[in-house]
Amino acid sequence: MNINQNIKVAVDAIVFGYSENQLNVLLIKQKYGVLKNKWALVGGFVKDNETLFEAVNRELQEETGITVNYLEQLFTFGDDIQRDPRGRVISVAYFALVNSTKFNVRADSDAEEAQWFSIAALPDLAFDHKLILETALKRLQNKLTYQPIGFDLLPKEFLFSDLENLYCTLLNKEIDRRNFRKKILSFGIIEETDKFGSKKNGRPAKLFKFKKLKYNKLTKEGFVFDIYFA
Amino acid sequence: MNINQNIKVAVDAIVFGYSENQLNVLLIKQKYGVLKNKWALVGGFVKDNETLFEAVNRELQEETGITVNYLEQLFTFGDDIQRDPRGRVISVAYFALVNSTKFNVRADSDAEEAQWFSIAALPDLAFDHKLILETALKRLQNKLTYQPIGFDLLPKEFLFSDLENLYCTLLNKEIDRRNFRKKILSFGIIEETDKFGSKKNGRPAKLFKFKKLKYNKLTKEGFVFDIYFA
DNA sequence: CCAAAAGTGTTTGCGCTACACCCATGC
DNA sequence: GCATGGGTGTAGCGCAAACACTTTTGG
Repeated sequence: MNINQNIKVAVDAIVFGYSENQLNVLLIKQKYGVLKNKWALVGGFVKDNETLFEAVNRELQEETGITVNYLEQLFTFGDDIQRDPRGRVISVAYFALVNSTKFNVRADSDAEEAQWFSIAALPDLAFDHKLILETALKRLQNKLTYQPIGFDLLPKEFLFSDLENLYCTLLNKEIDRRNFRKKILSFGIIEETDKFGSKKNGRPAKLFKFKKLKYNKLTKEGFVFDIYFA
Repeated sequence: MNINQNIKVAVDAIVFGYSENQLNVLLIKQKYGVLKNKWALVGGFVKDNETLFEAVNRELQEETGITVNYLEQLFTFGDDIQRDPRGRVISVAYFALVNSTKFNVRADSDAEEAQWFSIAALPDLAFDHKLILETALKRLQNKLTYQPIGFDLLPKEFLFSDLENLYCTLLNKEIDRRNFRKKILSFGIIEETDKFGSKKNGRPAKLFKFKKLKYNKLTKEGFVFDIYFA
């Protein structure tokens, strides 16, 4: 191909986790280069013979060893020509969800340091990663209301109160417990188990499961997941 | 930058227009290369010193001379390594809307042939442009229901019946005229003019205008545009 | 017995849905 | 005067919103 172009293509992943009523993001400490010791999203350059999707998965694997529950393309950042001080780089950003309670960050092959940060207390970020993160957060908030992705931030079996808190926390809203429960249960996409989880205090609560297959089936029949708010 | 990467970055635009109750797409006939004489989306390679956004606008200008009413990034296609027979190319696709009635396609500088096609009668498309087009169409259909982008497909002043037909046609739904009108008017984002447009037959109909500024203001105050269907 | 969280029903009001008749114009 | 599309009002019903007390457990 006789096109003369000197633009590099990278992928970045915004990995969200949720624990103790806090939304967290996974960041990596840069070990080399101008931005050494700054924190950045998981990511790196795409190889010539891998798809974008393979590239993100590889980076996630190499840099953190994590397995994500949900992954989708978010946006491609290429409108700031100088977003990377090393040269012209565009970044295809992906948006990932993890049940982070089961996940221990590992310092891996590339031996960078990976760490969870509460989005309430973020460090300075390298490149335009703050912008990317804000974009991802908006997407998360929107998507929560029309797709059942909240479940991907919770353990397989979860308490209703945790689901409720997740929605309250991420959307900054107060929700009526009774109406919320009624609404979610009316969808018929979660199932009561016979197990109980426990908080420190109070009456023990049933554990619930998200029925993904049922959800997929209903979706094909025209069902639309949707949570409104007062 | 000592990264060895041989991936080219292109942009493509899916330009939708609407006339005579038909959704149309703007395509370009390829003049050179393996895909000579095949039809393709407007697009081309990004230059080193221009943003992605500038690149799409430049290509739109160069290849068609068109001015679009709406332009947003759609998706980045890079999961088929062989989507371009000339080598590894990823394409950042954009989604554009035009009031096509006022627009006459011009064969321009690059002297390729530009032409509107009804999406009901598309020719074979080059590359993975069929996939891109389908993605764009879904986005259009979704977005119509929660953002007032239908107006960007109509003239500045339009008939209510045209707006209604646009929704019916693009969403393949039947809509009750009275309820549709009531709903739209209740938003307070369109304005009656004192002019009349005319179809061939029947009683003349008032022309309406979309009040974009009012919409923006309302949006800041929490208003959400939303059209449901039976 | 007290504190803490879980679990549960009913009433009210708003908004979507369904539905049919008259009006203005051109020919 | 007839054909064609434009313009309008209402009644019922379903669903979301608002709202408070009882239950179970641990200490």
